[in-house]
Amino acid sequence: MLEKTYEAAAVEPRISADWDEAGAFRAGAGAAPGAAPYAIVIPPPNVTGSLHMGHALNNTLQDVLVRFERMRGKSVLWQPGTDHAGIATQMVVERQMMQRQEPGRRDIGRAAFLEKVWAWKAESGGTIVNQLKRLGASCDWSRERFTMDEGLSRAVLKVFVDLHRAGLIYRDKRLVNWDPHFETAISDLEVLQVEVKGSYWYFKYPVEGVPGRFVTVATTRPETMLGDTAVAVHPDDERYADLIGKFAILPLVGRRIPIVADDYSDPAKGTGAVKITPAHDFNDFEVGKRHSLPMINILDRKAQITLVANEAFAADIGHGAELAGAPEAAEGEEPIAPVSYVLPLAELETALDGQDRVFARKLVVELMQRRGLLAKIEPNTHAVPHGDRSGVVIEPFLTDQWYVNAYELAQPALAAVREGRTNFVPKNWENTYYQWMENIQPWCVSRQLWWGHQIPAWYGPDGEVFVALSESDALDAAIHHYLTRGDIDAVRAAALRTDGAAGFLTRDEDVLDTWFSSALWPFSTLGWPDSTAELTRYYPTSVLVTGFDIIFFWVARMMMMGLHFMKDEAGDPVVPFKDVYIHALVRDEKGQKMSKSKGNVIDPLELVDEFGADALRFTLAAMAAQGRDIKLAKARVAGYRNFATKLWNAARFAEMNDCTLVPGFDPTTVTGMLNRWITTELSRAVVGVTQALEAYRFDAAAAAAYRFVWNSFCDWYLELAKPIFMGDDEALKAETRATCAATLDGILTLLHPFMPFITEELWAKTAETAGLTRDRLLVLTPWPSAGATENDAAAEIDWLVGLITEIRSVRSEMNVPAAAQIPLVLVGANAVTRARAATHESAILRLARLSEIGFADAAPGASAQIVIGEATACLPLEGVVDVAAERVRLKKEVERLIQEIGRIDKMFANPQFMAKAKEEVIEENRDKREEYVARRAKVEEALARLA
RNA sequence: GGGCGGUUAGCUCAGCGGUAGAGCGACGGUUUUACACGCCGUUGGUCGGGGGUUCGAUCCCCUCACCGCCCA
Repeated sequence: MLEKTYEAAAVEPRISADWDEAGAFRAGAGAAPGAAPYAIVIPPPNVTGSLHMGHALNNTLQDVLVRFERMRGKSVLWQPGTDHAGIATQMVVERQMMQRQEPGRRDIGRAAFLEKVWAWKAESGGTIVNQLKRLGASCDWSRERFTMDEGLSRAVLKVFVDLHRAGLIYRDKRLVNWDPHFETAISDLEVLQVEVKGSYWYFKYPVEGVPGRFVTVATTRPETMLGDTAVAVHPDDERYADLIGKFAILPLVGRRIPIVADDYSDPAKGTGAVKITPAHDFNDFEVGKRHSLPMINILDRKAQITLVANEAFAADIGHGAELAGAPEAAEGEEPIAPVSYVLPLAELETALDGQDRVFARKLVVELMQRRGLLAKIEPNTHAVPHGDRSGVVIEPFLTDQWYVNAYELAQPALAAVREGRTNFVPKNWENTYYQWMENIQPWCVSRQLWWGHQIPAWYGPDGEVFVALSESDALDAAIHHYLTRGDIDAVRAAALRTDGAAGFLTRDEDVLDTWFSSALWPFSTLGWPDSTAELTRYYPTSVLVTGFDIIFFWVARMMMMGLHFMKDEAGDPVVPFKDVYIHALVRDEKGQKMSKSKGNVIDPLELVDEFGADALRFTLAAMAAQGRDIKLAKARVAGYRNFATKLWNAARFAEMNDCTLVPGFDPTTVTGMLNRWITTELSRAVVGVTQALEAYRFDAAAAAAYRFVWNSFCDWYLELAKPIFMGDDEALKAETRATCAATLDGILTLLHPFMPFITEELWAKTAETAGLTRDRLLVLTPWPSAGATENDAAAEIDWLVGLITEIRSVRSEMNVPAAAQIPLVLVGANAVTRARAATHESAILRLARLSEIGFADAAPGASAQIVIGEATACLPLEGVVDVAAERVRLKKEVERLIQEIGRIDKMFANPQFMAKAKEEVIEENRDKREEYVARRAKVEEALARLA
């Protein structure tokens, strides 16, 4: 006997263990030999992460697909794993070391630190994986991968070396986004633009050789003026036309900087003249390149001003020492003595060297102000780049880094989507993909971190770089290089071969961007660069399921790498996935993005604890409509928990009525109307759910299943079956029991992808009560196929449902007490109706709370009357029914019918409609009109009887 | 500034050429062979505004307004 209520918390771990024991999630589990493959690689969560709502949604959808396809007999692989999250992990471990008051990373050195990271990973790195298991994610956990695994690291090495050899990876000195907190380069995608209230400072720069003439520039970053190497004005800007080609003297510093004409300067912004700091601004960098300006870096790795021993800074300064100025004195005050515009280098160094950006800004403004060179300050709100991990202001910073030629790799990736080899669902995300891919920038892949894949590049004594799979390969290459050039002789070469590279070659300290290894995920996890059976079977994968914010991070990069490295027999590039399903963002119920700082985060595991994993999963699937974010309210989860309970209770009811499974039972052979009807409805539900899932319409699939289970099976089938169970038609009873059990079985399979736990539990329990053993777990049971649909059964049950509903409605409107049993008289019933009424008599009596059903040619007086088909159902309510109220009710209905008929008549009267409308639409309306007219006549008759 | 999306019942959302549906809520009723996390019934909408295409527009096009996101 099933317990009174379903206890998710008790059942879920047990079911998980059953799946695990059966190896149900193993690649290809349950599939016939030669079955079509279906593969999904999990978007690897960050190893430091813990499950948030986005993960819950993402993985629920993947699991729904994977379980669905597994039941459909495909050879399924859902490849799980995590990525090593360079910055985040290093941060976590360093914080832990600090809390334990251990020596810092730099104190213990790289090797010892990495040991600590691995120790941390062993201890805490499995958190999110365990949380995914609680959700019911049916990944092949035996194949779990980590981007720092030996195998995946080999893939990374090979990709780096190959791309370098192909000229697609190179070293370059460019501006990068520099995170001064972590002291590393980061990608533009890891930079968040934050609106900040700041100011525009207007600085006057004296023009060389034109006494009293200034060019005024506006800046949001005064401290960077120390690195200015030009002033740019628009070539068409007449205000400055005479200055082009002249020089300005950079105040404080005394550098001669050219005034150049460049389109970048916007005449409408600020003063129309803009200071150019090529080493500290991306736009200025471009301007600098166009005009061959020097690039003067005035910041160090921590974004502190660095002037001491800064050769670039100190070159060619000290001009304009004769210039001086002071702010205008206020009315009636002593004039202020002029101060020289230019400070001696030593003074500048003392004041600014080693200072942080905030201090330097204040001081520079003050120094300018003191010289009368601060024209004005204007409040200004502008976007300031922040590191998404560190939260600090990012500096454009001039460094040597490794770059991937993303432009080159993007071309096949663009073509693959344009040609439909990879499809985005919903399609409009392709625009986002195109836009980014078409404007793609070189991808900076080096990071100044320790945790990650160390770049396989070694430098010779003269800085020559050797990229190779191993140190010994690099050494071979180096020896060859230096021998050929004559830098070393054969003796030295031989010595190097014996002694090794140490002391001769130095390995690049940097590691690769985490996303570099994630980009290889769809094939590295399958065993590449080895050619494995998995790679052959499961690449290309079927679909990538992810959020739109990840299109750039992975989708794009996986496409680039997949197409470059994976080729078919003909040597043509193969996409990493055929479909990319982009799902929504989960927000709170007010539509706010969930964030820790807002405190509106809903922990999915708390919801699992409270309502069960099935309820959460069903909620997320049901709300996953394409093209709209999910506003998650707890009440919604509670609602679907109720649905799980409903299912449980339906199963209990079935059990109480001995609806046990009959081996070999064929639902297509049933003869009872009710049984034929539910069989048909189940078939329709199967088609609905299947088609919806095939189209990634998770919401529609969930709705179709929900509607069938609750509104067809529970509300009507079980209710209508009650009188059969209580009756004495033993044959019908037996058939109904078998059908009920079979339908419930169908429901369990249909719901399994959404609610795996409760369905698996009921799958076991229903067999147990039947004294049967299932030959497999539900998770590996074939997906139901659609059977026949029987329209006559549908017509009969629809009639029955209509009759009962109408009677209930009238009773309620007429205020008939719920407990009162009243008689029903069918007037003008034809043979079909009489037969139906006879067949379902006990059901009608029961569900409409009637005492008896009679037939008559004329309606009894003072009855409420319901037109149903050709007949009129009368409820004689002498003394109970309010005749006036009943008349009003009927009149209302007549009016409604007249309106409907009128609407159709208007359409028919329109020759244009008759000429142009589709034939089936005309036919449809003709039928409708006929129905309305007949019904109107009946209702009017009923009305007449009350007169 | 460029792009994408949204605006439908009190709330959350479906529908997307033949004048509207669900869940939740509200209201009223209800211990009937499962289920009060239930059952029965009721209420509730000029489908953001304007214009156009069409025999016909919530649905297609244009435009305006407001909201949200991405990119610069």
